[in-house]
Amino acid sequence: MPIKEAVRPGGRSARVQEAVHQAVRELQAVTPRDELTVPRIAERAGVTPSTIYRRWGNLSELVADVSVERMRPDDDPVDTGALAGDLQVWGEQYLEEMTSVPGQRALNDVMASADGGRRERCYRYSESLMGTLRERALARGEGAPSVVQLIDGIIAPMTYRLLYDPEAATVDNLRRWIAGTLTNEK
Amino acid sequence: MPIKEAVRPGGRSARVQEAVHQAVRELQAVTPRDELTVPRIAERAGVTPSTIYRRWGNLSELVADVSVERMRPDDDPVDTGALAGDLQVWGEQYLEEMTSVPGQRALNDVMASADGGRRERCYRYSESLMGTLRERALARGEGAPSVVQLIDGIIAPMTYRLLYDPEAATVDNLRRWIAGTLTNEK
DNA sequence: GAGGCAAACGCAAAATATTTGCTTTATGAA
DNA sequence: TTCATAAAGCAAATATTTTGCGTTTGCCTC
Repeated sequence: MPIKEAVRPGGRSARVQEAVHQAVRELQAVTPRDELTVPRIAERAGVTPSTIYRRWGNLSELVADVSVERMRPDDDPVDTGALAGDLQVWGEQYLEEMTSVPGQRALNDVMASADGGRRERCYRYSESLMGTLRERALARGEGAPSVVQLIDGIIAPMTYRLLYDPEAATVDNLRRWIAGTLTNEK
Repeated sequence: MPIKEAVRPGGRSARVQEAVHQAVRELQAVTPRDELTVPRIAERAGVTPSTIYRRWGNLSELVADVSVERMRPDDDPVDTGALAGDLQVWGEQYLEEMTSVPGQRALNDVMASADGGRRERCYRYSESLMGTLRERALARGEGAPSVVQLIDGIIAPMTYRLLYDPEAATVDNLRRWIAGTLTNEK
C-alpha cells in the first residue's frame, strides 16, 4: 500500500530501495521489457519479492519510480546570455534524451503509473525550470513571458509531440515554439 | 502477439471481441481498478482467459483497446457560426468528459499501453477535428490558423494539463488558449 | 545507552494469474 | 460441399502475487 517515498530514510530501508532501483536499471539495460519481472528484480537486488510488492505494489509503479528520476533535470541549465538561447539549448538536450529509446521508455513508464503524483512531479520540474530561466532573463533586463506562458507555449507542445507524435518532436519545431512564445511576450 | 484489429471481421471472432469489450466496460463500472482481472473479464464474457491473452497480450492492452474508443469524437462538432465558438464548445465538452473520473481513467489506460499506435490514433482524431473546424471557418470566409498551429496552441496545452495538472484543465484556460491562438493567426 | 514501539523485511505456503500444447470449431474461399 | 486455416476451448504446467507470522532494525524516549 505505501507507495510513497521512504518514511524511514535511515539505514536498511534506504539500502533496499537503492538496491532495487539499481537492479531495475541494470536489468532494463539488458532485458526485453516483457522479461523484466518482479521476481527477477528481487533476486538481483538480493531481496524477497514480497518486499517489493509491499513497498511498490506492482511492477509498473516500481519502474515508474525508477524512471521518474531520469526526468529530474540534473544540473543548472547553461546560461547563453539570452532567454531564447537558454530555452533552445535546454530543449535540444531534453528532446535528444526523450526521443532516445530509453528516454521514450522512461516516459512511457511514468505515464503508465497509476499514481498521478508522479506526473505532477514532472510538471513541477518543468515549472521550476521555466521559473529559473525567466528570473535569469529578468535579471539581465530582458523581457520574459510568464511561467504559465512558457509552459503553454513551449513545454506543452513539446511534451505533446513526445507523447503522441515523436516524429514531430524536432529541434526545428522547438525553435518555432520558442520564437512564437517570445514574440507574444508581455 | 496479434494486438491488431480483427483480421477476420466475420462471425465468431467479432462476437468474442464485442463480448470481451462489453465485459470490460461493465466491470469497470462496478469494480475498483485492482479487481479488474483477465480471468474475471473472461468469465463475464463467456470466454476462456487464454483467448484474451492470445489476442490482447495482457490486461493493459485490453483496457487500452477499450478506452481508446471513448476518445473517438462521437458526432460532428456543433457549428456556432464562428471558429472561436466552435473550438470553445467542443473543448468544453471534451474537458468535461476527460476531467471526470472515468475520463481520467480512460486517458490513463491509453497512456499505459505499450502500443504507441494507440496514442497516435488519438492524435489523428485531434488532427482531423481541427482540420474540419478550420475548413468550416475558411468556407465562411473567416481567417484561420493552420492545423499545426491549432494543435500547438490549443490541443497541446489542454492535453498537457489533463495529463500533468488536471486542476488547470479549466474552461477559463481553454478560453485563453483559443484567444491566444486565434489572435496570432496568419 | 537501554528499552520499547512500530516499520520494514524475510520466509514459505496459499491463492491467482499466465503460458502453452493440443484439440475443436467455424469462417471464407475454391 | 469441401478444404485450409485463423481463432477459440480445454487443461496441465509455470509463474506471479498475496498473505500470515516470526525476526530484524531504525528511531524515539527516558
